[in-house]
Amino acid sequence: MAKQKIQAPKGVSEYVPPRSSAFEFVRECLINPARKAGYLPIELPVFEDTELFTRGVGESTDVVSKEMYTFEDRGGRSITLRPEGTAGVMRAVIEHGLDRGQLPSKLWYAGAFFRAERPQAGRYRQFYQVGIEAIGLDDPAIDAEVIAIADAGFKAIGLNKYRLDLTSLGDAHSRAAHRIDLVAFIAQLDLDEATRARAAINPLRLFDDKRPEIRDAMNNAPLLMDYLSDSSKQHFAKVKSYLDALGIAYTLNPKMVRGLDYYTGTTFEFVHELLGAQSGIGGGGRYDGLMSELGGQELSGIGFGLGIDRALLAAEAEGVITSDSFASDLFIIPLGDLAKEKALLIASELRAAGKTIEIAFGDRALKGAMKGADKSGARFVIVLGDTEITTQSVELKEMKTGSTSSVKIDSLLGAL
RNA sequence: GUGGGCGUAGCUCAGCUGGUAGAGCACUCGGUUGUGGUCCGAGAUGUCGCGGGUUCGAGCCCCGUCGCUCACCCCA
Repeated sequence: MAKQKIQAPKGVSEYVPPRSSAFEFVRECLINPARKAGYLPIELPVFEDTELFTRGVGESTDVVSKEMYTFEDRGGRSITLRPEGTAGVMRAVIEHGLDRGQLPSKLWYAGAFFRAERPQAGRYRQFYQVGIEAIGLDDPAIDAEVIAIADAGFKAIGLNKYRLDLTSLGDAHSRAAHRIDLVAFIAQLDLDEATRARAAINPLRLFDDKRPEIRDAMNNAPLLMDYLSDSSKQHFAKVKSYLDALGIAYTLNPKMVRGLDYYTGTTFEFVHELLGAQSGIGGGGRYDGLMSELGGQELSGIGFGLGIDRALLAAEAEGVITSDSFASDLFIIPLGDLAKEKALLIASELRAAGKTIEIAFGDRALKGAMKGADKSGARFVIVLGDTEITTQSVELKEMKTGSTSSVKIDSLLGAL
C-alpha cells in the first residue's frame, strides 16, 4: 500500500459504519426527550475566547489548568477548543439577550468537545455530548425535570445498569462554612505530598479518592450536606420528592465531587456499572453564579451534559442495541438498464413515502446482489427484470423467512 | 504528567528453544439458464509499526523511536 499512512490524532473517537449507526441512534435518543420538553436547539462555535472558560469553569479546575486545547489565532487572540458546553451557552445567552425574554430559556445542544488528556477507555480528546440548559428559574420542579430528561434519554437507548447519584452543594455561604471545617479536618490527617497538594486546590477531591486508606480517613470528614441553609434544604427536599413521584430512583451521595467550579445546589451524576474507570455517563447540576460571573444578569440555571461516547459504550456493554433497527426496508435488484431506471423511480417514490430503499447497481450477478441484500440486513428484496416490468408485478421476498408473495409494483408501499 | 500491556493480511489472531509467514472471518469468482443465509472449489492481500544492532541468518534477541491500549490523575 501507500507510504506513510496518516492516522487520526491521538485519542479522538471516530465512528465508522456499522458502529456509526449506533452512535447516531444513541445521540438521537439523548436529544429527543429535551425536544419533547420544549427545549430548543442552539448551535455554537467549538472554539471560544479562552477567558470564557478560565472565568466560567474556574481556574483551579483540572479542566482549565491542564486539559484545554489553547492556541493563539492570527490576530494574537487566545482561543480554546471548548472543553464543556455550559459556559459557551451562557455566553451566547447573554450575547443574544436570550435572558431578556420569557424565562426560563430552555436550550439543547449536541456536539464535539475537547480535552487534552491522556486517552483511556471511555475518555477521548475529542468526545461528544448532548446537553441542555434551563436558565432563569430556580424552581426545584425544573431540577427534577432536567434529571428526568436525562433519565428518559438513557432509558430510550435501553440502558438499565446505571444509577443516579444525587446531592446538593448548597449556596455559597454553606460551602464556605463547610470548606473551613473540611480544611481543618484534612490538616490533621497524615497525607503524602501529592494528596495534600490536591486537597489544597480543592479539598472536596479527597472524598473521591480511590485508595481505601484515604476513603477510611474521610469517613469522619464533615459533609457539605450538614451545612446546607434552610432554603437549600427545602429546595433539595422538593427535588427529591418530585423524583420520588416520578419513580426515578436515586442514591444520595453527599461525597459526590464535580470537576467544574460553577455548580451549586442540586447536583447529580449518572454512573454506569459496566464501564471501566470512566463510568460517568452524564452529569449536571445547578449553577447560581455563572451568569453573573460572565457578565450577565443574576440568574440561576440548571443543566446537564451527557456523554454520547460513553452512553454508546454502555449500550454495547449491555448489548441493548440491535443492528437490524438500522436496516433498509427494501432492497431492489434491477436487471438491465431499463430496470435500473424503473428501480430509481420506484425507490424515489417509496423514499418520499418514508421508506428506506437501497438499489443494487453495478451489474453484479444476481447471486452476488442477493448476497449484498442479505448483508445489508434489508427486510425485503425484489428482483426487477423485463418480466416484472411488463407484468407490473414483483415477487416480494421477506429475507428473514425466505417467503415470497406476488405484489403489484403500485402497491409495494402497502406491502412493506 | 506517571506506570503496565501490546504492535504480524481489511478484521481477530497463531507463529515452538532465531532458519526469510499462516489460520479463521471478511472480500472476489465459480459449483450451467433470474433469488441470499449452509456446503464445496478457486483467487487476491502483507517492505511481520519504523530505525539501528547482534548473527551465516531475526517476526522471534538487544537498543532506540513512533503508535495503540489500560490504569493513576481527572472527567462525559
